[in-house]
This record gives sequence, C-alpha cells and structure tokens, in this order.
Amino acid sequence: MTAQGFPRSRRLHLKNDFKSIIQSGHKIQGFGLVLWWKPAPLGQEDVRVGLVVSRKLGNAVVRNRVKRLLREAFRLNRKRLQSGVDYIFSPRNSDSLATADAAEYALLGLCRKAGLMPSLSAEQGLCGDDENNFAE
RNA sequence: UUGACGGUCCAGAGAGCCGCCUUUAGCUUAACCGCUUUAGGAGGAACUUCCGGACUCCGCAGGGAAAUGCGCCUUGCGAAAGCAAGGGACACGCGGGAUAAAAUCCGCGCGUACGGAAAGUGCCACAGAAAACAAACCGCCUUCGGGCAAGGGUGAAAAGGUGCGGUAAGAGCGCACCGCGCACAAGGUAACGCGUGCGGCAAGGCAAACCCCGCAUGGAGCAAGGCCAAAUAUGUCCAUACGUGUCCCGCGUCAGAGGCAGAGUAGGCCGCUUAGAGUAAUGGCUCUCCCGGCUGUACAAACAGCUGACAGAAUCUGGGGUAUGGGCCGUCAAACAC
RNA sequence: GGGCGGGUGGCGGAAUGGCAGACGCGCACGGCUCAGGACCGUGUGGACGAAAGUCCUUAAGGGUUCAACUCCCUUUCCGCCCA
Repeated sequence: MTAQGFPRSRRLHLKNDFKSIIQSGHKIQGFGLVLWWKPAPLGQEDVRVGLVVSRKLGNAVVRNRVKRLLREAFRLNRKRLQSGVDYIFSPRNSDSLATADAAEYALLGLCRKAGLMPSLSAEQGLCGDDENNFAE
C-alpha cells in the first residue's frame, strides 16, 4: 500500500477497544489535546487511531472539521510514529486546532512529549531514514 | 443611493497532487485482506422535533364513555397536516366629514388560537358600602314610618350614555338621539346582514379556568421490527471407561472429548435507499479566475494584502418554525440630483 | 436517530393566576467569649440615589388576562431514557 493511505483497518471503531485503551492505557495532555495510547494486541504491526470529540467543542460542523484536520495530520505523519500502538486523541478546545498546520503541530508536539516518535533521533542524527523505523 | 416588505434564483468555477466512503469489472486468496479499474458521494435549511403520512410491532366483536387536539365563511391545492385567494366580524392606527368636544358615520392601513358566557360550575386579589343575589358607607329627601340611587370616592371592571322634562328627593319614571337585546327580514352559496318593528334595559369579564356544542383521533416507534448466532448454563442422545459378569447383550455409575434441542447474551445480517451507517465517508494542500466585504497606496480608475454566511445526511417523505451570504424583479418610504 | 423532563438570590430549593424570592446553607454586621468555634439577633437580587424612594428582575422573545414564575406559542441552554 502507499505510504500515506489511511484505510479502515487503521482506525479504531469498536467500543471495547476505546474502553480498554482509555481505562488501562497511558495518558498525556498538552497542545489542546489529550492522548491515550497502549501497545496493540499481538500480531499487529500497524498503528491504529481513534478520535473522541466532545459536544462541548462546538456544533457538528466544528466537531467534524477538528476530526478531519486531526485525521489528516495523523495520515501524513503516520510512518513517523511508534508502530504497534493504538492511539486515541481527544481535542479539548477548537481554537488551537483551527488550521491544518496547527493540528499537525499539536499532534506531533504531543507525541514527541510522550516519547512515541522513534524517528526523532534519526532526524536529529545523520539523515532521517524513515524506513528503518518503519521496519521495526 | 439607502432602508423596509413581498416574490424568485444561487449556495463560487476550473485544474494538479495526496487521501476517504459506497460501488462495477478483473487479478490474487481457503477466506478476509491487497492491487488495478468503473460509476456515484450533503442542504435550503440536512438544523429544530412543532404537526402530518408511509412503514413496523402491539392492541382491537359492536356500541358508549374517558382523554387529547382543532374551531368565522366560501373557494382552490393536498392522502393528511397545512398553505393560498377572496369575503365577514372585531380590535388598533391614520385621514376625512360632523360636533363645543367626543361617540356614531365614511375611506385606507395593519392585526386576530375569531364556535358558545340567557346549559351548568368556578374565579375576579388589594382597594371599595357593594364585584353580580344586588346592596346602601358618605350622601339626597322626609309627614321620622320611611323613600332614593343623582353626586362622592375605590377599582381593570360599579348593572346603559348625553340632553330635556319630571319629582319631596330621585329614578328609563317619560321623551329625543346614540348604544343594547329580541323578532321579522331586502340581499348574500355562506359567515354576515341593509332595513323594519318591538322591548325601557334584562344579559360585567375570564373558556390559552373546568366545561358545553361540532369535528377528528387506538398505542408506540427503524434504538420500530425480523433473521442468524459464539461462550456459559440447562435438557437430551451416543460412544468410551468403570462396576455387575467367563464373554456379549442388558442394567447401574463417574467424567464430559462429541452430537442434538429450544431459549438467547456477545457479535453479525436484513430493515437501508442510483450518498448511505461502521467511532459515523463527502477532506487537506497548491495555482488561476469570478463575486462580495475590509484595509492600504490613491480624486478616481487601477493595484496589493487580508477575508468568505448559516450550517453536515443516519428509514423515507409532506409542511410549520428558526439561523444565514448574495443576485434579480416588484411595491412603499426617505435623502440627493435634474 | 427517537422519546421525555427542567431553567427562580452566591448555592440548594418553595411559591391556588393576585405584595416574587418561603425555608435551609452561605455571606456581612452586632451580641456572647480572654480569643476562636458553636449559639443568639439583624440584614442580604441588580441599577440610580446622601436618603426617602424610583426603575428593572423567575433562561430569552411574544401572546391570553385587569393581573403571568404559573396558561399558550416560538427560540435557547441543561439533563434523563430507549440497542
């Protein structure tokens, strides 16, 4: 598959998955976001992502736009994140996620803070060889 | 030109790259997955859930009652809800005429959830003598037995109004005009009602209080409802093992590796859609053009920069209500110019 | 998606259509005490005002009524239920 695709199998969609990740996973906040993450069950190499958007964030148009921007930011940077992990993002306010650039900045910033970006060391090193990290 | 109102239309366009959902065909696979490919992919309000209808399940012999909703008339559209046009009545405003001043009258505009208050019940706080049975605080008159309801004040509302006569004082007690009621009734499909006669005046308001009259309505909702169906528990069948026995059949017991059953949880499918249900797709970036707005350089033209209304389908569908950017047409008003 | 319920001082919560804010908590002041708590008493929606007082106020807007927190309609916010 292409490097930037984002099919259904990369998304969390079962209620039990959400419940287990939020209850027993790790949690970190920052950049107007909350992130829960948890190592995936056995045999899964890919990353999976879920989004939780509260009604307090705004009406349906605002909520849908925030989800699309976060999903796009995740899609473009998926191969830079730690694989074999399930992620759940939940935005806390829509102002800090108003544009695609802001959403990407917030998502990457929070993942770096959580230590879920193994490619960071490679980027800071000689050359950013993403394929190495992806193969792990 | 601006504003208000009414009507009507649109909801930026075209490319490129990366993606998403459904789908056609092919390759691959045990199957899923995956790859290539075909076609399609938000709205006028998708919002609200205020009324309808389809559809599904439940209930139901028939009749009545209850409960709920609606309520001027005619016509048209519609399955219904509802919408439109015209008319009537009432309320308010403006203008005209009349007048000492009003009301009544005429015209125009605007609005109305607009059947019934002489079927019954209830309520009308405070104030006030009295709030619907009429009564009498101050008062007026008096032959001191009583008579009166004009004046006072209260109140949202005080049991017709104004004037003249009348009287002890008064009073529709009498008269004129107005108002009110009843009957008849030109006219009108009807709501209504020109008008005529009668009645001295009874019958205050509230039905978005109970209610009466007329009309309509069974209840719940796609999370409706239907189908398949792990695990576990239950029931049952059968083989094996053990006991009885020399052995087999048979009988009994333990344990469930297995089969079946009905119910049914997790889960899945249908319902479901030429957009379609699953953490729920319809997106991100770049360029060009168009439209509107703001800012700057500017008299203007032109150029540059910034910005893009309300809002996201969830079974389908008809209305009502609300939010909101712009184009065009019409009517009215104001200002400016001629 | 569908079906319901509610919104009243700083907070919890009352209020037949008739003086809005009962009652409790909190807060302020005073009393009691050496002091604090507890207890007792008074006050306590907002604006203007020296005060007297005037005006506004039951989520918002409109309607019915002499009179609306209450009845009716529209909008908005909050909450609950249905697999």
